[in-house]
Amino acid sequence: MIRLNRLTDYAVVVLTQMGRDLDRVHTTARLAEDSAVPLPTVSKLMKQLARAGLVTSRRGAAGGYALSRPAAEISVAEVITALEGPIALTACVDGAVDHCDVESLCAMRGNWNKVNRAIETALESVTLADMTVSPTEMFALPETAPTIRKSAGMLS
Amino acid sequence: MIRLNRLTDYAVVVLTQMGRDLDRVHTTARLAEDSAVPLPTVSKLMKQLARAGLVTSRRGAAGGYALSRPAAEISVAEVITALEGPIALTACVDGAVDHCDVESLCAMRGNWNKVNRAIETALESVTLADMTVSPTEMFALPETAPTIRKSAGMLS
DNA sequence: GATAAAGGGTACCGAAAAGGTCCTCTTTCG
DNA sequence: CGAAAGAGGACCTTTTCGGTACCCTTTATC
Repeated sequence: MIRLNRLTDYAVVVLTQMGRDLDRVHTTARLAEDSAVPLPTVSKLMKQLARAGLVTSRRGAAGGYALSRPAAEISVAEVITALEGPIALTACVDGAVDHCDVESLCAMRGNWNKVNRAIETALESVTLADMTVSPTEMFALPETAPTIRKSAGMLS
Repeated sequence: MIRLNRLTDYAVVVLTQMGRDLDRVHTTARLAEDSAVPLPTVSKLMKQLARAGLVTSRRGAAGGYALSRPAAEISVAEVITALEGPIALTACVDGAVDHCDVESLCAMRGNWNKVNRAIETALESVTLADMTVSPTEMFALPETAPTIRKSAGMLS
């Protein structure tokens, strides 16, 4: 299974909650309480999200966090990217620079990238605002976007 | 980042190699040599893939593995599913029945499923045959080939 | 039929990452 | 000034992943 970190899952939950009232500044304590995510973890999350620019922070007393943009303008892809780095299935292995001596392995990299892009597109099409809606009312996800047409999408 | 196991990555490489000549039976030793993946690992992989029905095994002397279907009919999604279970970003935690007491968390489950399905669709549309790159096409690839990504095993 | 080649299954280990906690410093409102 | 809140690390613990080894079963071939 393609695993999404639990932290990322939490982040989406917390951010979604923040999206309910944009104007307010939310303290980590409050967010933790509302989302049932442990406070230190929320704190850690928000720091990362702030660094990525998804939320703005206000220090000092009466400080807190707020979404930097309306929820409808923040995609799930952005959240994932902020917490886990660029969206990409691994093609080549770790730091090992020389690991690409295997031709067959590297030859496929371009194709993986196609797949990556498809997934990225799928994730970009879902915003935090979409996550707040109940499943039933949620609009039908554009099935077209993520679909890769074999002829055009892949090599041929 | 959405991480794809290195094992899954290997599997695709190995299976793709097998797809080059369908009729032949490939021994794990040979596959390991060709793909530069450690032999015991290849063995482990093939066992799982055989159980999933993606490859057929022939035991005994002169035995080995062969694709159960043409490469063009095996999707990347199937490979991933065989090795990592159903494709799904974690929404609610595994078996834990009680973890869903947080309303806001569960309300989003349906939405995550939408995302999951989109990704699944994307992966299903790519077959092993698509992953096979001929040398000429490979060189036609833009910047992708020479660039080495330091990130490990990331899926998207 | 004996032998050797090859897959089948399982158990185990080490390393790495993920999830979480804690502590201290800095900022800012009142 | 003092309290509230974020910033930034350091640290630990648990799980998972990748990899290895061992032994059993099957089956061509001689």
